[in-house]
Amino acid sequence: MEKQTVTIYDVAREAQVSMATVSRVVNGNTNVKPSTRAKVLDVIKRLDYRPNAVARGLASKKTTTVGVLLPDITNNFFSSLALGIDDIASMYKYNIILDNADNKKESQVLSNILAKQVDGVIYMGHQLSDTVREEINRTNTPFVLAGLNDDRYEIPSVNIDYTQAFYEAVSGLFEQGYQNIGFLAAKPYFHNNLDRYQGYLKALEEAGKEVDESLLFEVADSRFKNGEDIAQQIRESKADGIVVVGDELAVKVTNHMVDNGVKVPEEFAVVTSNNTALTEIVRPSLTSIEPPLYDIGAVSMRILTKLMNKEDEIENHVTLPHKFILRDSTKNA
Amino acid sequence: MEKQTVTIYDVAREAQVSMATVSRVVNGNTNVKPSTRAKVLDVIKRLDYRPNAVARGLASKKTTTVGVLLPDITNNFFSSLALGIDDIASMYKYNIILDNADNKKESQVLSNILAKQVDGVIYMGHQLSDTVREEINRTNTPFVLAGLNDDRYEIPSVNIDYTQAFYEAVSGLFEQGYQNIGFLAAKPYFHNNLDRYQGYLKALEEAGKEVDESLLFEVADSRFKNGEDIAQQIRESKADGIVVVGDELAVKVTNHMVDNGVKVPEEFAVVTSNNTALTEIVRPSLTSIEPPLYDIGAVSMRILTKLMNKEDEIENHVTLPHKFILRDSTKNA
DNA sequence: CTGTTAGCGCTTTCAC
DNA sequence: GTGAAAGCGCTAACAG
Repeated sequence: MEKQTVTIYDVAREAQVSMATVSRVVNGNTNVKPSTRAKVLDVIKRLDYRPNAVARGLASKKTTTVGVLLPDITNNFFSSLALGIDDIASMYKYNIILDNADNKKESQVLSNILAKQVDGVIYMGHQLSDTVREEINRTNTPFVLAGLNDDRYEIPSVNIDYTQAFYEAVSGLFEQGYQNIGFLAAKPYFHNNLDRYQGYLKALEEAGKEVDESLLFEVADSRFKNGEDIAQQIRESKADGIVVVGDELAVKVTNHMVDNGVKVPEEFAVVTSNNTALTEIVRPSLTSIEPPLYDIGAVSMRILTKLMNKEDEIENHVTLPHKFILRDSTKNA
Repeated sequence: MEKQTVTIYDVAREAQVSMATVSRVVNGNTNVKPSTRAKVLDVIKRLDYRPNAVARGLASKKTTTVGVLLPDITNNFFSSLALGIDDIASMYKYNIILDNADNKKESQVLSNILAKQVDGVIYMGHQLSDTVREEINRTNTPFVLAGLNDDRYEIPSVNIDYTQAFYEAVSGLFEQGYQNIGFLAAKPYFHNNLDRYQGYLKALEEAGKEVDESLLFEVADSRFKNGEDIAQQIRESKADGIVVVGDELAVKVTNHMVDNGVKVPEEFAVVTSNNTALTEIVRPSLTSIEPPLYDIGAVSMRILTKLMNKEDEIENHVTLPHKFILRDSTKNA
């Protein structure tokens, strides 16, 4: 028995109509007499006919498939975005080709996904490299960046105002009486994706403070496992509070403090940035910026659908509102 | 400018060979004179030719794409499996069509993914419904279940020995002196996916205890959010320890106990089942069964590649070894 | 409202 | 070692 035995031709023959008519019925074209439509539908069901999406894609030059690239599917930040993307995608009948691009050559992955003739792609990551930007500009396939800014303002993207959010976070800590607020992030947030860091700087400036290099903590990778050593550095620094890019990292720092007898929030404050479920799991629970993760994904996908349909008046750069959730890792006075 | 302007035909003309030769070069066929190969390769690079995977799929009846179905991408258990799947898939040059099947009609999703002509699919979930089993049996597309057992032993699957793992977990608690061990799980684990529960029963039997209905706690859904109310029920029951299917649930219970003054592990023990990162985040950290999540995904994908290649001697039902990680939520005496 | 006819871009015999 | 030609299963004009 062969895979995909029954084709549109079989249905046509069986229903005594042309392939074109079957195609019309399958595609919901209205110009079909109800009675013949019924006849065709009946045969389709009887033969268990399932249109071959590959053939359809070749003929129509549309695959109803979008590529989704992310660096780490096990990171809740990205998987939350992905959930929003997936929901909207399936609402619009698109499938998702998922690529966990971590450790692989991104341009290779991109090229591969474009070869699959996806109708569009959503890109997530900690930064936008030049090679990726070039690929994006070279192709006609629409792209949307989810949770990542294009500082040149060329590629459509959906984000919150990270600068403002971090400004608020740091200012808030100063108001609560903390004096030496550190900034902890993975490398890209110090070198390629600066909006969060700029919010930190802005708050310092407003508080009349100088940037203190010893309060800047950089890790290679935001994964949970890399947090332990940096946590110790932080504890041994003069910081009495920290804002962190990435909840896993923030959790690691918090646990390290508590495990070593540092009182949070009395002696040390932690503010994190993504409000994933982790923030409510740790004790003390973590005060956090709340970006609408699911919505960022959902809106990105929505914009992509518009781009793919070549609609006019597409809002290319969306900034979604964020909130700030006070929990037990700050004094909140 | 059109999407995908340059075709195999353009390359053929430019290199003054036939399409067939270009095809051979692209596909690494050895029967090509080195000099013409070089010439073709050169043109390919110059024209930036990228083979159209859709056309290729139609002609060859292979898409080098596999479907991956899971109920919740933000659940670390599933995303860990997915990571293993993705790694092996890309190692074998397969792409993944990801479908978060939660809340959608599964057979619909399945049908849709089969229409895309995937070469195989990996199915994850809390249970295997009859409709899904029927679809699987009806198609010729190979399936592998990852982290899910087929109790009829028909569909290939990769798992650990859940019965044994839970037996060990519960026995261990009895040995440590706990008396009334509860079992907490989402509904399917009481009705459709019984191997874990059977391990619990076996330990009870061996300890000469009767099943006590008041120690069986069932929730509709294993997501974190559903844990609070059940946690309270558990605290008010006579249980002095519990084994939990799902780390998010276990965390919720643990936090509830601690937040309400119950001492863990002195007065109450918790053992969880997936050893995701959460287990190390909570305080106290959680003793857990350790299924090799990444490997379950990886092995599933590996088996699927064999199935897709119609290899012989495929091990259809793999049981991977598990470990048991002692942490601070049990006495470990 | 329905049928005919070209392709979509590639793989794959089959010859030479 | 290379080319010609026939599809893969479907969509999309174009007729009628």
